[in-house]
Amino acid sequence: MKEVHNDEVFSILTGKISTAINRTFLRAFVSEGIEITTEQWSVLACLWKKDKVTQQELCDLTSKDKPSMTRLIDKLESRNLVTRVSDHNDRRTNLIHLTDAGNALQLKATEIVQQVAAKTLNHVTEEELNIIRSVLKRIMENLQ
Amino acid sequence: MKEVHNDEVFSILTGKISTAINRTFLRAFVSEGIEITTEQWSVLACLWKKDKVTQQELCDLTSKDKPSMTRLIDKLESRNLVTRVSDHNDRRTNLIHLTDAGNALQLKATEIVQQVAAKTLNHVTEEELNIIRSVLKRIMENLQ
DNA sequence: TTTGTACCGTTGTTTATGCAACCATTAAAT
DNA sequence: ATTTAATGGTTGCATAAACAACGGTACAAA
Repeated sequence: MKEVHNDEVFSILTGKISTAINRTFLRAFVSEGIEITTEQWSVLACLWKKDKVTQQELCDLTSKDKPSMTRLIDKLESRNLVTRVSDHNDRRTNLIHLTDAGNALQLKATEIVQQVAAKTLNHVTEEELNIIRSVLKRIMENLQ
Repeated sequence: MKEVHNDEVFSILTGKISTAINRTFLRAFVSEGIEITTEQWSVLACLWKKDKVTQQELCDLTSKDKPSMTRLIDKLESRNLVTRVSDHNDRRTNLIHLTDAGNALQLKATEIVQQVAAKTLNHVTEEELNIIRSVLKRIMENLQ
């Protein structure tokens, strides 16, 4: 069995890295006057790619559970960035629609994300990134 | 500027990986009858290495802020796993002491963590792990 | 000695996760 | 056709993070 040493790999387990990244993103959004959290951004990012999807689809795309999604969309709706539209074909489902305000955020938010990501990945080579992509994929499979 | 593609690397940014890992740890602890969260474990793990340290030291070790640590220690104290002992030399600080119950958890908890970590890192080579260690270190530096 | 400053820890507020339990609607089974 | 599942979404409760603001203690400078 592979032994986990108390080093940087532990930082993944303890969430040290992800909370640090999360913090950095949040501060970047705030300092640029965009009043959304990283989690809200992750939902918006899905919608910018494909609008008018069900909450369940957003759950699958973001790996969040249904209650989390309900509340995230509550917040997004209260900020007038999305609206819930009941599906006429299946009245159990809501289709989440971006509002004009929600669409308007895309350009600036994407720019900020690119900047923070670039800063975060400074001095990391494309080759290393590819290895990380591959390993993270395996990790996600291991966690199924 | 390095472009961030919407792929596995994004999963770090959105916290997808870390919440999945976190979930897995929590379930493992619960299913083994250990009633602590991953975050509480991360504090205990520090104390198992070095006992009787200040809250601030625990903050630095875990990269959590002071309010988070106050509340984590509140929980650990209410579960009788640690106690706050006021430092006689400097009455501003608490020294956090493991209780017998807190010490008793070490063996089993460590075993569970090793098991989950091994499952998580299945099919990941030692060489890849070294690259990840190195990259994560750089990422943490970039985030300072 | 008093004032200023730095440090340690706590509390309040908002946001988010996990899980269980629930309601409404649809689809399947008999 | 009625009962039984399965699915989509919501609510309740416990836990945790970020940030701001606060009180208490220590120490240095005036």
